[in-house]
Amino acid sequence: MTADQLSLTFSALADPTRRAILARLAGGEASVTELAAPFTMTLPAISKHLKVLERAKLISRGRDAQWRPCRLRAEPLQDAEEWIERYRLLWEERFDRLDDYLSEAQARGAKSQEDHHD
Amino acid sequence: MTADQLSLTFSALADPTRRAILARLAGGEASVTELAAPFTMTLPAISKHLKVLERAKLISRGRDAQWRPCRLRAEPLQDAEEWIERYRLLWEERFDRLDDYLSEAQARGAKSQEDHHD
DNA sequence: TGGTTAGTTAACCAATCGGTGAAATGAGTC
DNA sequence: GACTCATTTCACCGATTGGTTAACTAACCA
Repeated sequence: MTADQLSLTFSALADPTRRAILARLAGGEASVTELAAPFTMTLPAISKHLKVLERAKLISRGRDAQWRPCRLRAEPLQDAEEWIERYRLLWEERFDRLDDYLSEAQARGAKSQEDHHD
Repeated sequence: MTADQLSLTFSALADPTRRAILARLAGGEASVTELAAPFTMTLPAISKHLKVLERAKLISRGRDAQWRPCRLRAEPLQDAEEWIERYRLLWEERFDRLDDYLSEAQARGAKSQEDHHD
């Protein structure tokens, strides 16, 4: 079942190693061994992570002699960000409306109870 | 290996069923059977998805007689969004600086070559 | 040509994931 | 108490994931 793009993006981002790789790449292109350096795991493991990132279109890879430089691709990041923002804002809007309702209700309540003094 | 919060969030978001559930919840609270209605899968499957969302703190659940109403929690969404935005912006900045460099370089080039006419 | 450096592929393993059906729990209703 | 509705737990399944070691490919260097 070839997953949809958004699922590919989020599941690629779900691994801390892959997020660290992307964080590194935000600072500029890097080779596979450069990317692998900070980690204790073996090179094939990193190679697999890079394949996941590539399949998610979060990186693209060039060829420079025996090196395969990786670079970040921001487009899927933007799509993921927009998905999150959309539903987060929808939800926060609800609270704003609720706040409005509550302050109104409180105003009404205060008015109707202003002789109770309890 | 209790995964970090960001990994929990992204892997919860990596499933289209769970994203649809969150999308539904952005419109307001709902019970488990209400959430399950649009899907062909069985109720235990939905129950598992909800547990994943709950563990990721993307939803919280109340109790109303035999119903367990779910509501969206926006905080982890915000954290995830901020992570993405941060690295996306870092990367896009790089292109802006590259653009600056290229236009400067072109300006210099045009100046030094202004007698070539090719 | 042979050696070194960079990276990938293949085969394997344990753990997790996303689903199932069947049984158990929990809370109102007759 | 018995019946029903909402939801969870259990035991299982096949597929995927994240890692390993060992072997392979590809490009440069002497």
